[in-house]
Amino acid sequence: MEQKRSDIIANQIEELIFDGTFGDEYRLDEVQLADRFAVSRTPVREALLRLAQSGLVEHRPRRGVFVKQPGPIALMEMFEVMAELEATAARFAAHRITDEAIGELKDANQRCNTAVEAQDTEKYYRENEQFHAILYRESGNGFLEQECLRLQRRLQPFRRTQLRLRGRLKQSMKEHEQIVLALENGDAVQASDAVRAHVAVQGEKFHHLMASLKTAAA
Amino acid sequence: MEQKRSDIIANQIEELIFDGTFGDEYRLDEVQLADRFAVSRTPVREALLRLAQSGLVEHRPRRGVFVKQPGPIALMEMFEVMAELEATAARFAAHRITDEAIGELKDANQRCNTAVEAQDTEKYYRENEQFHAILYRESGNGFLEQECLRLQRRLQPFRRTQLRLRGRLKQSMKEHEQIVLALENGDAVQASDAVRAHVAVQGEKFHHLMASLKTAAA
DNA sequence: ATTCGCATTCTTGTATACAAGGTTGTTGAC
DNA sequence: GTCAACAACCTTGTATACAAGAATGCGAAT
Repeated sequence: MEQKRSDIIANQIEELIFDGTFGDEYRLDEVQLADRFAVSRTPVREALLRLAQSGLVEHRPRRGVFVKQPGPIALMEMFEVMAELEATAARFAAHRITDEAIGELKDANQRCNTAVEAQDTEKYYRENEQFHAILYRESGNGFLEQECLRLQRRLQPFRRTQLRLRGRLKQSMKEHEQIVLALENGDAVQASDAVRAHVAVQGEKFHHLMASLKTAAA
Repeated sequence: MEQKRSDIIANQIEELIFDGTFGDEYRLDEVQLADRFAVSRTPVREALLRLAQSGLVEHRPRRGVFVKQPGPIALMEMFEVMAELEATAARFAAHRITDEAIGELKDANQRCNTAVEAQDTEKYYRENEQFHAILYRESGNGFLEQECLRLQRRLQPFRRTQLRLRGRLKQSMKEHEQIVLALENGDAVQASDAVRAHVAVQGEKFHHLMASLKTAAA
């Protein structure tokens, strides 16, 4: 067995929360989930514990665990922190990055570009993630890298939504190129600022998107 | 019951790891721990899962869980990230902080001072933590606050060691005052820089301490 | 004597049984 | 008709039983 069943289950439940099958405040019933995944309550409980730790669900003692979708404020806060973490990674990377890694970034960017032209948002999304992952790695700080990846994963579904906005992809590509340029020049301040803006704008776009949905619904 | 037994056990095990009872690479036997805490394996397993999530122990499938003390490099990396997170909190706080909170910081500082003069390192330690906690809160970003508290908690035992260095306490106090001053002036850059330096120096001091211990042992 | 193979044993991972607290619905009194 | 108290049920939390993989030790063969 490559991994425990509870890990697999945790990922599956995560997916179900992300895609909206389990909405906000939905109570995750242990026996129901155990039934769904054809296992006993034990691995389900372990999975739920993991999700509670990562903040995706809330654990109310003797009551159960409930889906805790972040509200617009929490989301903005998370994007704000993400922007700062990535900006830090970029600042560190500006001093430490190798020519080879610059090449990797350019390659990833290239793949992003082809995805944009093929209108393959799914592919763009993956390659975009890859681009950022390289940046984290090149910060030269393994702990920072892990923290960035963790938060990236957490924000994944919301970033996804936001990318569908018209014209955002092309703009995003330009920003990537600016980031690479700053890194190439070893300009820590510019790299940092470019990355911060690039990430922060996603939070803002998301916010606008939410607001427009809200007014449309009202 | 105010909290689950697994939570209590997790904290106890954490404590035992922090105070060195369980050294690096020590295997945490489930039945042994269950015996020690007079419970069944179930809550112990849940506690170990939590510790694995927080990175304090490593979980090797079908092998067991092992204490994973961070090495000097990992520790430096963590302090580096902590410095950046706190610097960010300070930058945000410089714009958002209230007069009342400034007063709270000054009070906390005052209590630190009395602790220093009473040579009560334990008290100094607690009050120092409080000072930083106020800073996190005043960032106005709840998510950032939580992340800071999490990392603060993780680095707690190492910070503690470092504070014992001669003259560090007085120096640390001066830095606190500079931080408050910068915040009072609403100077985001200076507040941010002061906090970054204040935290980063802890990592460096710790590094020196480790190095001296190493050469002494050799 | 050393090493390979097999079997025993020990530990983790999962399922089930039991305990304890929480929820809900019904019944009776006002 | 409404509200409160009680009881039955349901869910979580914990303990124990069972299954399966990994470590270990013994023995045989080279």
